[in-house]
Parts: sequence; structure tokens; C-alpha cells
Amino acid sequence: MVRYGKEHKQATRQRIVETAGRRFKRDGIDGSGVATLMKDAGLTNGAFYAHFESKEDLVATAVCEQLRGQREWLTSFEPGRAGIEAMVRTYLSPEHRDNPEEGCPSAALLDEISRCADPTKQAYTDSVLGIIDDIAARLAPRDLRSARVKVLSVYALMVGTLQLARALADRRLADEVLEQGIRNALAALDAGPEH
Amino acid sequence: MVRYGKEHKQATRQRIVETAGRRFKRDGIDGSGVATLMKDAGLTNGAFYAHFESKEDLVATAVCEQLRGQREWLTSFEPGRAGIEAMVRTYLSPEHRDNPEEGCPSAALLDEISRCADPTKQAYTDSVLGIIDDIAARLAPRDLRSARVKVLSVYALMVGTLQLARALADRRLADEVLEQGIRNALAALDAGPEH
DNA sequence: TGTACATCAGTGAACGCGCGTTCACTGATGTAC
DNA sequence: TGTACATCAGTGAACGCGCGTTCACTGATGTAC
Repeated sequence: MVRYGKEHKQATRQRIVETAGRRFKRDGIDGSGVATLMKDAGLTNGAFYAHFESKEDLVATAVCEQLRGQREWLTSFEPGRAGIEAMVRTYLSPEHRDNPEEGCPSAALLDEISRCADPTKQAYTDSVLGIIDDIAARLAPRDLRSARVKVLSVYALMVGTLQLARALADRRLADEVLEQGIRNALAALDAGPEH
Repeated sequence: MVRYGKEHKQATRQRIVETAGRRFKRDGIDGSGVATLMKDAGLTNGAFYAHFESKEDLVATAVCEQLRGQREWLTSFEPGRAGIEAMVRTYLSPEHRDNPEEGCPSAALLDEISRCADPTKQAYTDSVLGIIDDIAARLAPRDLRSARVKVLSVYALMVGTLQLARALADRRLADEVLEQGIRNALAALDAGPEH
């Protein structure tokens, strides 16, 4: 087994980033300590600073990695209206609501991210725009620039809906909110750019 | 000055609840320690447990108090479509985005609330439904039950939009997202119950 | 009215613990001659 | 090929600090006789 060299260290770093992403989504950023994050990756706390400048550095890296994963997930749906609709339905499903650690990083962490320092918010912004342009290109390959804001606003709609569904103590009601959210998202997507 | 009696203690408790609500919205729940919360109210940490069973107890109380304040704020708009529209525009404004500590507790704390224990989520749910029924009654006094889910979903839409606007590092883009969010919210409200 | 005692809100120090971060050290791997 | 040294990833203990919570105590207020 390789224990030495750039390749090995890079793989270890990637492992930390991925397990930390899941942990953050489950317990929150402030709720996840460095020692725990390292233990998740099978390491001790001391090795942390050989890989990252600070906890905030890992936060930014892990959030971006999570968004990269979400982008890949989105790409797995077929282009066009039908694929988008399937994606919205999967996003606003009870399964996604009940498994935050495997789900959308924005839904799990958005208000904690908005309290982070500027570099972290900038990294988040860049990654989200990557996703949004991806969707916009699939939806309306012509008018990409005006589609961007629309798709962003629908993303926000879906994030808020999933968050509320998770916070409501009444599961039946949460189910109904998800279903209404699907209708809202599709209607917002189908509406003209200026309604 | 009164320093003794039920009245005085109740006033002190109320002061803690209100200052804690603002602090939570600014620094998050995990980001606000008991000593800081008490100092905000002009007290020392030791007095805390004469007023609350635990920090979680204060969290639930403060969140409900914040939602009660939001309910009062909503009531300040005139009933009917015009008042609702004014409310949506005020909610999704750059001013609200830039002042989380004076704003909506859901936008500031929703994903942290969803990680809280059941009693806290139950308290949040009850308070939110109070707000929602209030709006639903103003919007469609007849069919209150079916309006509830619709209004809830629009609330989620607005919460998510405000959160995303806060997390984006690009203020201009965030402005546009807010404006698009207003259009989305109003369209969702105007749509029939089954679209 | 005066005095002894009970009740109360709040103080401030301390509890054990986990936080983010630092650092001397270990042992495995690579390199030079 | 063998050996001495450099480099590396990771360990584990420690740093000062703040966390949520507990508790003996203070001093002001109320009550009983």
C-alpha cells in the first residue's frame, strides 16, 4: 500500500473533503469539530493542518466539492423539459428531505454559509453559478444570461421548500408542501422571462 | 426600581428572549454561547438557569417569540392582494437581506432549526402555522384549509430566496434574484389551488 | 414599630469537556554516493 | 548493493479558550409576630 508521495496525500485530502461534506450536512458547520471530521476520515486531528490552512478553508473546499457532486447529479437527467421535471420531483421528494447528509448542500447549510467570511461566500457563489449555468444551458440554450436569474430563483425556491419540509414536525404537512413546491418550481420555470 | 417579584422576573426573562432572538439571527444558534446571550441582556451567565431549563429551551422560546413578532409585522399590512404584494416586496428587499438580525427568523435559522430536537421543531411548526393561517385568512377567507399549503409553500419560496440572496457574494446578482423572487411569489399566490 | 426570618433575583467561580490550532516526534519511503 | 541521510504523512499531546451547566453565596425585598 502506498503511504508516500503526492498521489497518496491527494487521495487522503479528497477523503477528508468528502467525509467532511457529509458530516457538515448532517450536523452543521459549527456542529462539526475538526477532531470529529478527521476521525471520520480515519485520521487524527494533528494531520489536519498538513492538508488545510484552517477549518474555514475546509468548509469552503467541502461545500464546493458538494456542489460539484450536485452538478454531476443534475447532469444525470436528460436535457430538456422532461428531464428538468424529473429532477425537480427527485429534489423535492420525501427521500431527499429525510436524508440531508446525502443531499443538497445548499438546503443543509445555506444560512450557515451566509454567515461565513467573504472568501467562503465567494467560493460558494462560483460553484452555484456553475450549476445554474449548466441547468440554464439545458433549459434554454439561446438566452443564457436571462435564464440564469430565473434558474437561480427556482433553485432558491427548491432549497427553501426542502428546508421548511425538514423543519416541520408534521410529516404529512411537509409532504404536501413538497408537492406544492414542485408545482411552484415548474410554473416558475415555464413562465416567460418577464412573466 | 423594582428588583423583586414575579413582574420583575418576567420582564427580565422577556428581555433575555428578545436579545437572544436577535443574537441567534446574527450569529446562529451554535454560534451564540449562553454567557454572551446573558451579557446581551445585561446579566451574568449564572442567572440563566433560573429562567430556562436549558439552552435548547431558550432556543425554542426565542424562535417562537421571533415568529410572533413576524406575525405582528405581517398584520401591519392591509388585508387583500395589495397588502400581500407590499409585504412580499418588503420581505424580498435588499434592506431585509442586509439586516438579518432584525429580520425573518426562518431565513436566518431554518436549517439549524431542522437539526434541533423534536420539541423545538414542534414549537417552530406551531408558530409558523399561526403565521400562515393569518395570511391565508387575509388572502382567501373562504377556503382556508387548501390555502394553508399554498401560503406555506410561498413562505418557503421567500425564505429560500432571501437566504440565497444573503449567501451570494455578488450583490447585483442577489438584487436580481430578489426581484425574480417577488415575481415568483406573486405568481404562486395568484395561481389556482391546483394550478 | 421593630426585629428575626424567609424568599427571591442575580453573582461569580467552578465543573468537565470539546473547540481550533500548534508542534515535537515517529516511522515509512525515497535519494545520493 | 549497501548505507547514510532527507523527505514525507501522520501521531498524539498540549496550548488557551469558550462551551453548557451547577452551585454556594450575596444582598435586597417581603412577611410574621
